Amino acid sequence: MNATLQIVADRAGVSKPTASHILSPTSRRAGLFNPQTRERVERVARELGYRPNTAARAITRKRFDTVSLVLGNSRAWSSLLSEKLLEAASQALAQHGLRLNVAYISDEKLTDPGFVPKVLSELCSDGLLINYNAGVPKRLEELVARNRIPSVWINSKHAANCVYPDEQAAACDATRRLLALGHRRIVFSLFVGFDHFSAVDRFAGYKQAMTEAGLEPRLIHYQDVAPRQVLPQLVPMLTAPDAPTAVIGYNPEVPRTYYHAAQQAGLRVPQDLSLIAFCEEPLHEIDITFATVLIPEQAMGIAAVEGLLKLIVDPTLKLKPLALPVGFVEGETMGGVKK
Amino acid sequence: MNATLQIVADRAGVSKPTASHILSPTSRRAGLFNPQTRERVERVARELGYRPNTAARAITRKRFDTVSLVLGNSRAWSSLLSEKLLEAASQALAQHGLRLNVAYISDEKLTDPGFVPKVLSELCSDGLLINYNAGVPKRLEELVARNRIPSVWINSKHAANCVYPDEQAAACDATRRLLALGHRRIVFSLFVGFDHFSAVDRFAGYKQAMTEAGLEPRLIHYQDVAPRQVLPQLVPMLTAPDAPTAVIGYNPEVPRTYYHAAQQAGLRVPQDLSLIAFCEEPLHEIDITFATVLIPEQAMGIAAVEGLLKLIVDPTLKLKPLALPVGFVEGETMGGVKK
DNA sequence: CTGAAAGCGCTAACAG
DNA sequence: CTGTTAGCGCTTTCAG
Repeated sequence: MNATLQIVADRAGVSKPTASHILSPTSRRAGLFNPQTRERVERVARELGYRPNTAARAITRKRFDTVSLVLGNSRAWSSLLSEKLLEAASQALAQHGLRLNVAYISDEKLTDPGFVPKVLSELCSDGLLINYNAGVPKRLEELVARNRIPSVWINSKHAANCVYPDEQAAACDATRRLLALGHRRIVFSLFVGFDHFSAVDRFAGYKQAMTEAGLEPRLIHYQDVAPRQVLPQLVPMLTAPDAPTAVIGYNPEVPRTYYHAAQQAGLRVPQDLSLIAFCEEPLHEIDITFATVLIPEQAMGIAAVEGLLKLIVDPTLKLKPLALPVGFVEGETMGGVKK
Repeated sequence: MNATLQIVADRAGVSKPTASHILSPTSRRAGLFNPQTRERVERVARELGYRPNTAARAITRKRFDTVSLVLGNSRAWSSLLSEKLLEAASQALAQHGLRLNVAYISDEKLTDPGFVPKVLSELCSDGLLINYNAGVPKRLEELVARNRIPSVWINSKHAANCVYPDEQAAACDATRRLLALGHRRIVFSLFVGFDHFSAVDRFAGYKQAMTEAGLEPRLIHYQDVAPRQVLPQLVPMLTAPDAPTAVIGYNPEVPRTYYHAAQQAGLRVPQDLSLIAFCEEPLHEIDITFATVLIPEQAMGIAAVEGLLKLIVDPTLKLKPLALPVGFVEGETMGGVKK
């Protein structure tokens, strides 16, 4: 059996509350008390290997000191949990003495109107970080709203209490960089659907910059086709008279595929073709590092936690949607356009 | 304020214990009680949006229904947390009504002999899944042993209570497959150190199969050199008279690099060079899928949870180290050797 | 089959 | 500065 506060208090010859106050760093009375008493209690606690019971603490303090990270289990999107985000969120919470627990919700079950995921049907955390990247089920939104638990949506857009990268500004900025280098035939390309807001926003940012420059936006879109199937179609396209001189790829596999296609077409990167990627870290192949728009997974985790902590203090708050600034690295795939 | 069991009981005209038994699926008396009482209680609970307080439950049941996944924060290795493993562990636990919380431990702090990570200094979970892949700090082992909390080590070898892929058997099997195809000049290659047991074991398995076949093992080892730097050295090597006809790569970047090198050397894969990768899913480049030894991250998560659940029931158990069988997919990089 | 009583380990409020 | 008292919400004996 584990030493309880009672035992520590008895052995140290003080009362339970005294021991509690001395051993709880969060207590308002921390720093008070006679140094001798203090030291005695601490010594006894150490000797007995006293470990505070977080459940007992939770019940009296009326908070769990825990936040749940809510995730979907759908194969297609679950991989969108970045470990950087997980770690950043976990550590940001730890700094405030909170723990992080992860709760996967089965997408199939969620369609059943009678089903309520455990993380919502039980009282077990003070707030939710919801990482449903694409296709947030309407039902989940309802459930969360009804539950009234402080929640921050990560990487998806809502009326309030959400955090996401400023995809549009990022894409606009990337496009402008290409324009500044003299590019005119700049293309935006993706091989998946426009399911996620990031696809919509990246394209919008690109369009905005193009329009500002008086140029026609151009989209090369293959819906859910494997890069390998796309490849042979890209090669002739890249050697056509009106071939793009620069490509902004929605996700890592797009610029990778264009890079391969360029090689097959006998084009040099970046001399003949510039490429820009979106990725959480500088994207690279064995022999080249891509110009990359850096999705701030870490910053997103931290910002989400900061917002959530505010909401936990005051659940009536409505946090303004937070669009995070996005980084950029030049890499080796940005070149000036030839006359 | 949230509805408590008391309130539900009052409103349903029953006592607290009755309501408790009816609403706790884990209660021994579940399934008993007058159907009318039962239904009334359940209806009231639903109407009031009753949610059991897991902390209160934890305190009386003397278990937290929570398991902590312990991770290191060192940049080099933290990425070794596979999301598959996380999800598998989380869902396996959920099936038994347990939650998963993640606890990152700062490597730097861990060297301080006075420091005890919170997950160990507080009572907050029933068991630990420890995912320190490489260089498990001795101090962590001590702390865990002293703490006496049920723990399973994931992806590292210990005297007991650990789960890891059977790397040696996997590498041996992969080598035999190449031998069966007629290969003789088979090489094992890695670009990092032998820090992790998987490097040692994969090499050992390879050596075993080679020795069995009466062949000399051959290691191509670049310690902590970027693939890009290795590339130019590989090209002449692959065209030398005694060039390998097959390469087993320690981790994904190795076969990728050899594939590039082969292309630069004008060799065809798999006709001139066969490649085998180790990866948690079939490894592929844009234009090719590699023969891959599949690290069973998911199975490992599930097995770890199964073991841990046993330890939670009986903490005195010493589970035999569990080496998990490893899968294999042929891909497009396995070819017979030419005469 | 149901309820009364006790208590899990801790903290907050108040009194000394 | 320290101790007394009272409970948090739930489950578990144990009587009825």
